[in-house]
Amino acid sequence: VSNRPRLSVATDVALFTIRDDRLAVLLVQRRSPPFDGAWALPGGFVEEHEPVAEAAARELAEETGIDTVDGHLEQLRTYGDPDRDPRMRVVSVAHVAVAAQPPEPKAGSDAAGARFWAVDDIAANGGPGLAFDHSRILADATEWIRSKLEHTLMATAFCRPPFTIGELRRVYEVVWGERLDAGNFQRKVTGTPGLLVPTEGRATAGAAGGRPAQLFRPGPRTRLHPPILRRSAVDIA
Amino acid sequence: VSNRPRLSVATDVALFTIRDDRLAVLLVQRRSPPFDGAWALPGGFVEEHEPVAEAAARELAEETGIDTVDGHLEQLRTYGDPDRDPRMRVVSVAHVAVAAQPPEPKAGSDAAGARFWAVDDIAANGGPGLAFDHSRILADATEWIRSKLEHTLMATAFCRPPFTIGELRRVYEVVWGERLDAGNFQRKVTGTPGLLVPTEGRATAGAAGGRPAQLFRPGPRTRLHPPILRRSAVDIA
DNA sequence: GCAAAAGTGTTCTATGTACACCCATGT
DNA sequence: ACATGGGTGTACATAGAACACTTTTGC
Repeated sequence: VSNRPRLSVATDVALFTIRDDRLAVLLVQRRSPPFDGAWALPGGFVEEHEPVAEAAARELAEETGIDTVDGHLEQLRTYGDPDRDPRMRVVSVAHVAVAAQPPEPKAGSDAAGARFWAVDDIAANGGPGLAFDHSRILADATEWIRSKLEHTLMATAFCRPPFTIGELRRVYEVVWGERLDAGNFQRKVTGTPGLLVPTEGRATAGAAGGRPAQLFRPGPRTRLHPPILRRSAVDIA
Repeated sequence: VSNRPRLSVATDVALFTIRDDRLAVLLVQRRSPPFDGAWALPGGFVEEHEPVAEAAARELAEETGIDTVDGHLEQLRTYGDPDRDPRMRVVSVAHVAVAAQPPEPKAGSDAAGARFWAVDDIAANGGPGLAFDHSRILADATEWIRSKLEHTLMATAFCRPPFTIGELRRVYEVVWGERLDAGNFQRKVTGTPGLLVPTEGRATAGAAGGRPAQLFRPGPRTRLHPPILRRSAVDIA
């Protein structure tokens, strides 16, 4: 029980939200080598007696000032390539989190900055290259959240309750980058009982007018049967 | 970079195969505390400079004598509860593997035994209780493999090529525990090109006769569009 | 001939999509 | 009045399930 190899275990978190009608992820700017000045997913080392998910939430709060108490935090997968950190062996358990309307991030003492980046801008020309293998992690996390919307109502995590079905539909449209038929979407999410529970009152109409919508909160069920499939996923067939 | 907490990182492997028309998983019997005499998933500690997946394959071979060179080995998820091992903090990266027709397992020096157990018998009365949190891991692994068959042709990993479509269908029926319509299944897996490539020759008819079937090998594509859904999954709707 | 498995054809039903249409509000 | 988003109704196309039916083998 004594001479077992002992490795560093870390967590990285991809915290998604929607900013200016675009899917965005929270990044921190490093201010020490390696990758000094580069942007990276927030994260850090797991303490000796700390649950892994708790470490993810703690590091997120320390480095960006954003709490995930209300948001979802789920494990994505573990990245264990021996060379992924040039300094030493670090096995990282990556997580995905979602926040509805997070406050402005504040860079912690270790970081030179912290801000949300539109996911599409990160890989694009002029976007920041990410440190370590975080480009890979972010790509996996993005595909994960897109796919998750197909089978669950996790989209509600992007909305502060109470919310309207129109707001929920806009989450899908932003995350997937495609338009959905409003009427059909309405039926799909209201069809299975327990997904959404109606709330007293109605939303006020937008600046452009329109009929005030029914307000909802997330219900006890989250699984979508049948799933709502992306066009892009269907097209592969 | 120096005083980072260092934890033990382990892997556990759920190696599935089909024995006697039942879904079976490979277990080893412990012969030292804790859980002395109990059955557990094969696994062990990740070495300092070793990729995680490699550690899983190595430990599997050391403890059971079964190589996974031909079979699939994929990461499932990571279990990091601080109390999951009573001795010390161990974070375990669980994997799922599939073997077509593995040789008889041979218990390694650390183990009192190694054998395949029908998955249904493990949780049942008279079945062995599993050590650590391996019941949970096995439950997750079982659901994972069942769900994987819906969206991919991973079922081919249970068959030694060349195989017939009937053999492939029997994999689905055993893993899911439900009957599938032979004709519809045939069309589903042959409908998308690239999933299965026909091979020279035909299978010999079984003892009970029957028309000899076309032989196939796994093709370059593995994704099923549209998916083949279980009844049990549909029923939840 | 009979049983059994492979493979094809066909019908029926369910479900998703597209789109028309009314409702309720702001300007 | 008109634009805008909410919500409902409906017709059409399509995909999957159920099942009949032919083919090819062993006994």
